[in-house]
Amino acid sequence: MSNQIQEMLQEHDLRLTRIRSQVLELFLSQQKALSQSELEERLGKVDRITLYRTLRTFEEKGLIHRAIDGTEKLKFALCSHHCSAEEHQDHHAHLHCERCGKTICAEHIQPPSFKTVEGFEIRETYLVIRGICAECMAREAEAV
Amino acid sequence: MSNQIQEMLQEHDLRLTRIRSQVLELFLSQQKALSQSELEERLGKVDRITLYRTLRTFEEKGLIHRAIDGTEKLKFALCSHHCSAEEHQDHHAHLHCERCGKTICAEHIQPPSFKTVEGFEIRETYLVIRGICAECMAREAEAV
DNA sequence: CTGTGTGCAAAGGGTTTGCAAGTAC
DNA sequence: GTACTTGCAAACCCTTTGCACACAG
Repeated sequence: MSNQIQEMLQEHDLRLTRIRSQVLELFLSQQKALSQSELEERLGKVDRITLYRTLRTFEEKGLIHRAIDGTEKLKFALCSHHCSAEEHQDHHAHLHCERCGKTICAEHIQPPSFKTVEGFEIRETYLVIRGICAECMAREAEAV
Repeated sequence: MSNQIQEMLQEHDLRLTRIRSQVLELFLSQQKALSQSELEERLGKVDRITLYRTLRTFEEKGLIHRAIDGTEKLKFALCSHHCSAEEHQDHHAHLHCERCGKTICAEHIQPPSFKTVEGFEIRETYLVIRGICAECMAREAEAV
């Protein structure tokens, strides 16, 4: 278990437990948004309920954020900057591949910002960019 | 039952049935995105299963589209232009109020368009604008 | 009359809650 | 030792599927 994981947990006032480090490790290695079911698959036999609670805790403490990708599945991605329990700073677009279903954060793409629209006082803006990822494009080109 | 509803159904090759006109009527009167559970509440006692199938059919035939608003709930909104079974034309932003939970279509706001990003071949772009609607703002101002 | 649509029953998932035992610090 | 975590059981949704009956055209 890496030092990085220990530090991440400490910084967010969380105890170091087996599940928590497993989950963080997976997020760090994958660099993409993961849903509950994807986590279950990849982690092997972990208690599903504990996983739900782990994800909720991580979200509350600012380690991960919800990655909206236009699918029904709720996915989470690692927070890259210094998000805290008080405020998330995940103002970036999400790229979703409609072939393989993966979702990644595009840190460098900011959603357009508005102050008011139709009487709405704007708080946040989400941008989801949907298409086909490079790997899937390559796979299809090959198949032809 | 209005003529408008009859026409809408006919145009999309759908038979006129009680549930279908009830659902359409509700969408027409509300002018906002509705989830399965909201529809159930407002329609009174309708068969839940039939409602699922009605919504799926409407989506397939191009009468309604999914309104992505960043919540876990799947919502649908009326298609305003001439969507068909072949292609949906709902390229507009969705406004979501985080107080009352309502979601409306902002037809005049287009998501930014990209061709390629990080190797992705872009197909569609979703824009969700989240904030507090005029009614909720007014209600809060009053309460103070 | 014919094919489509509806309604009920049952099954299948995913998610949450309560509580006792286990573990980090 | 104490408070936080975990793991199991059970309960609760929400959603889908199968099939017989009803109804629109």
